[in-house]
Amino acid sequence: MKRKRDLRKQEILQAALDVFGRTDFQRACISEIARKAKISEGTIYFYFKNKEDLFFSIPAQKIEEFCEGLEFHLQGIQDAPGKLTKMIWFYLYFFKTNPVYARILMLEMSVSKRFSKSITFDRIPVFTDRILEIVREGQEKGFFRKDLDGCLVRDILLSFLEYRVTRWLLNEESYELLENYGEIFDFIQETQRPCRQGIFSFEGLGIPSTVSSFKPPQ
Amino acid sequence: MKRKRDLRKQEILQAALDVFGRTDFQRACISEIARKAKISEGTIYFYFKNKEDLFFSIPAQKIEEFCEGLEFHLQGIQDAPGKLTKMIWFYLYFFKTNPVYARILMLEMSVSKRFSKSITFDRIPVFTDRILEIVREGQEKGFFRKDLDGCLVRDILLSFLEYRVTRWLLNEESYELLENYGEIFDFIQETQRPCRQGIFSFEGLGIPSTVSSFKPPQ
Amino acid sequence: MKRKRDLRKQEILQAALDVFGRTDFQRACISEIARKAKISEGTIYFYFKNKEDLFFSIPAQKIEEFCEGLEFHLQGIQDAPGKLTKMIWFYLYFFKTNPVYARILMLEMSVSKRFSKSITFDRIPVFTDRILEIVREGQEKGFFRKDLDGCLVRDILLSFLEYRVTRWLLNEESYELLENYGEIFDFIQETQRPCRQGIFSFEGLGIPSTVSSFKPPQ
Amino acid sequence: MKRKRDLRKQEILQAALDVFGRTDFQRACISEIARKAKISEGTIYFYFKNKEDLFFSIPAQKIEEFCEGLEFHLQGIQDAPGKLTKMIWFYLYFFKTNPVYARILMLEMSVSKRFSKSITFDRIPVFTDRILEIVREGQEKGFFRKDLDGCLVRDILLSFLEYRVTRWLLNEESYELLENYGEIFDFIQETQRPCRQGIFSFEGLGIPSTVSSFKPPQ
DNA sequence: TATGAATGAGCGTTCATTCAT
DNA sequence: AATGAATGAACGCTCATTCAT
Repeated sequence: MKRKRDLRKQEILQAALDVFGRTDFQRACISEIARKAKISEGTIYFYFKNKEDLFFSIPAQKIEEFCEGLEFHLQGIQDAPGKLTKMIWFYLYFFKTNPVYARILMLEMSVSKRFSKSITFDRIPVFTDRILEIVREGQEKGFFRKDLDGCLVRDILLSFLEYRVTRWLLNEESYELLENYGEIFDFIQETQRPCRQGIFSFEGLGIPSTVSSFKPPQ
Repeated sequence: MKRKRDLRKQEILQAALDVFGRTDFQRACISEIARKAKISEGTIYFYFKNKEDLFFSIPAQKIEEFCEGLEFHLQGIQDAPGKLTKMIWFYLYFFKTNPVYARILMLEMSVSKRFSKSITFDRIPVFTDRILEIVREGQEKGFFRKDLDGCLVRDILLSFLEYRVTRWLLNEESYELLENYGEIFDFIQETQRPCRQGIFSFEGLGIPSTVSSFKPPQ
Repeated sequence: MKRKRDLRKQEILQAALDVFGRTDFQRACISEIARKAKISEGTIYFYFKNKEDLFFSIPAQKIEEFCEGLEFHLQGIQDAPGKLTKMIWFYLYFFKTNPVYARILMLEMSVSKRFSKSITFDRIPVFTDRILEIVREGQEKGFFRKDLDGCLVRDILLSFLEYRVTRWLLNEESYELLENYGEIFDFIQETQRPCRQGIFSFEGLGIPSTVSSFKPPQ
Repeated sequence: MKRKRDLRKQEILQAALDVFGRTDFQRACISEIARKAKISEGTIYFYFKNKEDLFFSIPAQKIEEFCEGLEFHLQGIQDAPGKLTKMIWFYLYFFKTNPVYARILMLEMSVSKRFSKSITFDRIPVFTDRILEIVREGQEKGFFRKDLDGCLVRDILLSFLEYRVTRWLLNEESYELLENYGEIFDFIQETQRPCRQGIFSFEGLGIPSTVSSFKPPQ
């Protein structure tokens, strides 16, 4: 009967995703999740330790989905640049098609000390390593600049991807997340001429680019 | 007596910074801020519309501080690479020396839809533009790669800086934020040989690199 | 306005006595106390830290009442036996006329580790010392046996008084608490003949005498 | 298979003693008792009507233990003073060596109206009668004062014993319960000279002597 | 301007008990 | 005999905000 237990757990997690997705952690309430899952409130506490435990358990299922989807899309691609492009595309595509989860992950979990210490966080597999692997492969095969440290490249890519998804969410998903995703790894390629000046920019979209964007006093 | 009013407002904001800095927005409470500021709770509502208004008013004073500090440090530096290095250094240095504000800005405001729509957010001067200006100057003078779009470069720099500060905060400020800050703009420079492979990396510090770090299923 | 504050506190305590008196601590609920006191629930928390604090604050007012009443009744009595008799009478009389408070004190507080560590408990003045004083006075003047330790006598008296009140409460206050109160200090008097065999006993009342009353196995 | 049923019942009662002994009735929970007894929660309800029934069933086994132990220790003692001393010693010794049970009996059951009406309570054998028997025997043989009513003496002894155990428990069992137990029946003996003034007293131990200890206002 | 008492809605969590299997 | 998933009522406590003074 392990099966049944897992099934019930999934039902609760699905209801939780719905409810947590609509508002923030604090405002979401257990009673609504229970109602959505068609069970009593007490039952939730049979499957999860508390509200936070339930919240932090949401990513687990989504991570699997992400990884399966990623490997599916990488099939058959041979060259490193192709793989990296695909990864970037899939990353953005995944969050575009899972905006509710994106909101939870990017605007709540990614910023939570408690999540960064939770079991779920530790169990998050290293998507990172996959990127690093491909970056190094690309460097060895002569596709990418060899003078940039692989880990630095990986971190730049990840931070920029997170940044783009976060901006998109804060702007009510009002524009196309997948626009211009190709330019993202221009910087790891050998210098090309002529440059693609002006192609990639948020400015044309009227989006304030970052929290850190201060205007100096005149 | 406009003077006195502003003074009192600053006192409240200082108390608010203390209190909001210690825990998150929800948990912080007005009564404690009032106690810290040595006024009654009711008085706070004379100076600020509500709790959120008070919260979102905190950055304003800090932004001025940041900008003044930045301009001060940029004095006398002529070349674009020098300026950019200084900016990166100062950005990290500022948050290192203002960790409480860093927490509020990076882990709460930067992720809040309501803040991104608030008056305070709009009044944030474009630090961004300063970076873009220097990047373009560097490209024109031949210091930086010309084939990368200036806005892209700016956004990569900003996202990576935010990323580093955020990681540092989530890891309880347990390591040196200013370590290896120079490598950050390697990527905008022309390819160099020999490469500085391995110098910059979070890995050596045992820091989980990002929320998005998934391990692919084997 | 200190006056008003104290007044309000007393109102809440009165309502609390009513409600806590009816059932036990766990079952009593704040909402009912608030209703009784005609205030909102939140207000209770303005005057008391929490439910337990409110509960443990009840004795304070009653203790004053007790002490004032005691001193009032002791007025004009000169001899130690007369004083002691009066004290015993007043003790029983007080709880007879304050059965609700008696229940709270004897069946809940007197058995609570947390109460025995609470501030209220520490502030309970030493009624004990008054007894000891009178016992010693009676010994010196030759009214009471000199060979019994004063503290022992005091503790025997106190434990027996508590015992009688407790029994009375557990038996639904179904008999007269003040019956035979005089015999209680027979034991401190010099041996008298003829003895008053059989006068004082719970047995005639059909009251199980104590928790510790075991029947030996036949 | 009546045998097996009783065995299982005993296992549950043992687990219940462990759990109820650690905290109070309200806080103790069935699930923990089930875990301790290595059975499921539902099974407990096969053996006991409900939580309270289980709780009130605990003394039965302990009472037998007590009575057997008492009779064992009384063997061979001829004189009434010797028997009474032994009883007092054993009473204190028993609770000293069964502190968990002591807590349940003295701080919870002895104060519960529902227990004083429960079947278990009625089945408690009259330890009382044994004391009364010995007291009267001592009086007839001329060992004890004849002018004190036997029932009064019995009740004084019982209340004082309960009192000492209760104080000891409330003080976290931090001192020696068996200290000075001999003085307890000084009062039933004929007046002796010289007196043993000061030998028995709680004061030297720094123990607050009773809940009822009020200090009179000066 | 400033106070601070009062509000009152809102929600997470517990756990004894049941009952289908 | 035994299980253990499911129930669901019940309640203490918080705290931003208001408003009479």
